[in-house]
Amino acid sequence: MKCCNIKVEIPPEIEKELERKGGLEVIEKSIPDLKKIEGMIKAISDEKRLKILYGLYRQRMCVCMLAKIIDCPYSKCSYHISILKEIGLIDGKSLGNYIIYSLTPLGRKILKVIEKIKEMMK
Amino acid sequence: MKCCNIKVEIPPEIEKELERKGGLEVIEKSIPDLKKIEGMIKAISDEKRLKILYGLYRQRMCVCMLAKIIDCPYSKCSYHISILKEIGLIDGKSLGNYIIYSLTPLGRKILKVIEKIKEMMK
DNA sequence: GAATAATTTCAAAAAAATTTGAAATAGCAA
DNA sequence: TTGCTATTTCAAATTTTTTTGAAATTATTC
Repeated sequence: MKCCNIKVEIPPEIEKELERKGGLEVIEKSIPDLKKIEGMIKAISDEKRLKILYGLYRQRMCVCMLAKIIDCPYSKCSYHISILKEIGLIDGKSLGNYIIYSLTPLGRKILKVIEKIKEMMK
Repeated sequence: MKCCNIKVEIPPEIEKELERKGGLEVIEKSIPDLKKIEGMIKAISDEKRLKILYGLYRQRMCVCMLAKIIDCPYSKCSYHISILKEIGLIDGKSLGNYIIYSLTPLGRKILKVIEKIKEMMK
């Protein structure tokens, strides 16, 4: 059994099921491209970034408030902000010397989904 | 402005909004514990693991089939399988020499959520 | 029980993500 | 202009995750 230049040996029971579906190749082809969604899920796969999203759900905030919420230095906070901004979950607008971050509509939708997952896991 | 032993300076406009909500501390406390969900999201934050989930949605499979689908050696495939199993998205049962993996009910639900996110991102 | 096949485990190597602190930017105010 | 504040950027250090290939495990067959 070699892999990557690939030969697949399957138990007959499964083989039958598989044939009914047109074989493994058909299944392989049915799997959509997942690169983009991988990026989104990665962006929300960090506790600090989740905290930022939850915080912004309650209140738009400047960086120093977010830094307080995730209890870390500015540069670190900024790093996490940039990831969320990049993927379109939050955006910021200048207010004098400050930059005020808010959830985007997409950010709000994603937060609902996150809540849903939380429910599922109970 | 120091951080981590923290002093927060806020624009007055935001300060007002914040006070109406009871201050930053109240918001902080409203943020739920996110460790557990972070684990779940991390588990699905990888393209190979997403492929495994999508593949198993169509057909239960042994490791060699999954290895073909994500095009990698057994040991690597096994590593990703173990992460999905650990968090309860898939499980495996022995069939002779083989181990046949399937989605759990939770796995199926999560896959629906992933599809939903995909829709959102279009 | 030896030989074989499917899968997992392990430890080391490699790659990716995060953290750090210092320096750069940009806006405001005197 | 100068100085101050909020924020970002950068490169280096650290940590976490993933990959690798070899060895161990488990079940099956002869």
